[in-house]
Amino acid sequence: MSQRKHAVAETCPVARSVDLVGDRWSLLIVRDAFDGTRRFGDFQRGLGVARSILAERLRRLVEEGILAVQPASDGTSYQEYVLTPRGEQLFAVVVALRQWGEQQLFQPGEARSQLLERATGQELAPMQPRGADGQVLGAWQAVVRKPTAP
Amino acid sequence: MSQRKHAVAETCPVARSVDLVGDRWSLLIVRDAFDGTRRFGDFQRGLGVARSILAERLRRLVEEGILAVQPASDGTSYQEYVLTPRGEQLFAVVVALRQWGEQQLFQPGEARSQLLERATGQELAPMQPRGADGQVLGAWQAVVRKPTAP
DNA sequence: CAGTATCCCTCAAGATACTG
DNA sequence: CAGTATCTTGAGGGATACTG
Repeated sequence: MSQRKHAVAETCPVARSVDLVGDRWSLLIVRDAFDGTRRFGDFQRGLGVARSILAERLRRLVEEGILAVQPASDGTSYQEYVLTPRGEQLFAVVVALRQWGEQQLFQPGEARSQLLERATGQELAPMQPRGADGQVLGAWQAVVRKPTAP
Repeated sequence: MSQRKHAVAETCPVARSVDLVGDRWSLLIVRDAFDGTRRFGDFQRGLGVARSILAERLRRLVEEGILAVQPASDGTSYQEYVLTPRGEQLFAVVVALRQWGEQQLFQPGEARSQLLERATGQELAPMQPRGADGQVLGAWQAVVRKPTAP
């Protein structure tokens, strides 16, 4: 997905975005990153994606400046993947997808992942996206509103 | 994309959304639909997608309740593809992708498609999404804000 | 013009085994 | 544990010809 470019991507920002994160896994990786996931194995288990695919996706997300690599916060010599500012800006996209999925693709009583439980109507329960330092970035809210006046 | 399901899609609304519209073309078709495109040939020329692919995507988007088929508004006996309410709710997703693309993937002076010219900073110029009847749906605005208080 | 029917081909995705 | 290396598969995608 992210390799072969749309012709329209020259001028259309939506197409250009889709070229970068419009594949099966990238946005789910980003979603988990917002959720605090940082390590290879946690992404892998959380998503159920093949290791080779995950490795390639992570590499590309780093290339694109969406994730960055850090030394592990615990003692180990491994790496951690954290959102860059550019990656953090994808929060709006993830929230919009989540909101749409919640409203349109779930039955009222149907089970959904915990983080979404508090969502009600158009107003969305704030997530707690975390920055590279592990700090909560702030209580973002994504609001899509339709003003009264047409 | 839309056929093979993520395992996580059982409970994660983001994954479920990605399963439906997370392929290379669906969101671009929806984007064009917001723009007023309704006819097969116009989608085809606008996107540069293969006819067979476009036909399949349109069919699936109709199946999923994102687009609906209408008799052509001019005299002809052909069909038109218009957004359903469910499809219209995808506006937030398209806007978020557009906003991210604009801010992160374009150089300051770089050319981008006309509809986006007025976008400034976090505040986004309203698009004019049109409903099935051709009426402008209203001056939607998508705002992503970061409140002052963490 | 609006699709459908074929054919072909690439590459994303998965499984598995291997290494530091 | 955190990846890399390899192999295989199949579906997504493109081109083109055909039809009402």
